[in-house]
Amino acid sequence: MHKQSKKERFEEFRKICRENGLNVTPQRIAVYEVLAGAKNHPSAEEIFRCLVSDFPELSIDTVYRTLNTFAQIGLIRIVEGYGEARRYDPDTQPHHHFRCLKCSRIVDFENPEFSRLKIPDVLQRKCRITGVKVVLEGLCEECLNR
Amino acid sequence: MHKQSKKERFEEFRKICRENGLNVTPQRIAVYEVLAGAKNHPSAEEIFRCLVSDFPELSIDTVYRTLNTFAQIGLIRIVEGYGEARRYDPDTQPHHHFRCLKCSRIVDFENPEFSRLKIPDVLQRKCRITGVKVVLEGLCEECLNR
DNA sequence: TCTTTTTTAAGAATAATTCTTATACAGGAA
DNA sequence: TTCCTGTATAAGAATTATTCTTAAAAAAGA
Repeated sequence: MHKQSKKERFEEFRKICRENGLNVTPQRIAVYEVLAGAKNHPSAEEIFRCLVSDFPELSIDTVYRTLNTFAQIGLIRIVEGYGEARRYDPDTQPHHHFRCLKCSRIVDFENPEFSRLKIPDVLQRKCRITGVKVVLEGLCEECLNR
Repeated sequence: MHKQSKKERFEEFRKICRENGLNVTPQRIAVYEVLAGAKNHPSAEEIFRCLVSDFPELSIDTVYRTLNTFAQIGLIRIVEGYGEARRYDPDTQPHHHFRCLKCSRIVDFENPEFSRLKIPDVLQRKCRITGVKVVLEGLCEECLNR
């Protein structure tokens, strides 16, 4: 993400809300500011906890609703966890996933190029990497034909 | 995953359980068989529903427990959803994620090679791909030093 | 200002997952 | 086989994450 001042970010935020027909409310500003300033991909609960002292009457539902709205207009993204029910894969060999954002279907695929990726040195040195996969997101064939 | 007969798969399963000090119970066999035969990365609930008619006294907790155990010994994998609370990312630019399997920390990183990946034609033709990311899994620096 | 539409808070409702506890079963030893 | 010990299970309560319902509040438009 490229550096912006707080003010620039706010103007950008305001503009995107307007373009999408969303009112610019104090709650929306606050939620966005916390997320934009966070370093750790917070959950709705964590964002809520950051805000509740300044905003005692804020409800957790508003945080969820706001974040869902932001994700729908592309202002933020949901991390690849998606918060849905956990799902399992019997295939422990290296392979890759396409995930439909609408119906949540996951399609496995193999791809030699993807399986040859070299892990960046910085990470290699600091962490123990046990898995590498490419995750594609989008709309699947079925959801497109509707 | 390479093709195996049901019998071979069962022997392999038995062997892996033994090596990990796990009893081979009818419930474990059944859960593994359903997952291994499934095409769609099912949730615990879906696996449970497949089994409940043959196994009326099976409890959903057993399915969860069994799958968690299998994932811990590396017999199966959890799809990149992980089933934890949903988390959000203010960075909408293409970038990649390292995820710690122990503490769930996510570290963003950029990498020109990863950002240049070419989407396979088959998928490109059938689906609308809106995002591409590389997801690394493993143990982070902090969790390693413990 | 008045009206209409959007947004919110509150708390109930639902869904996903784990915990507690008493019982049942698997595997090894006799 | 039978018995013993530790492991695994069912049942249901408990917890956590998320969404829904509804009435009130705030914003935008006239």
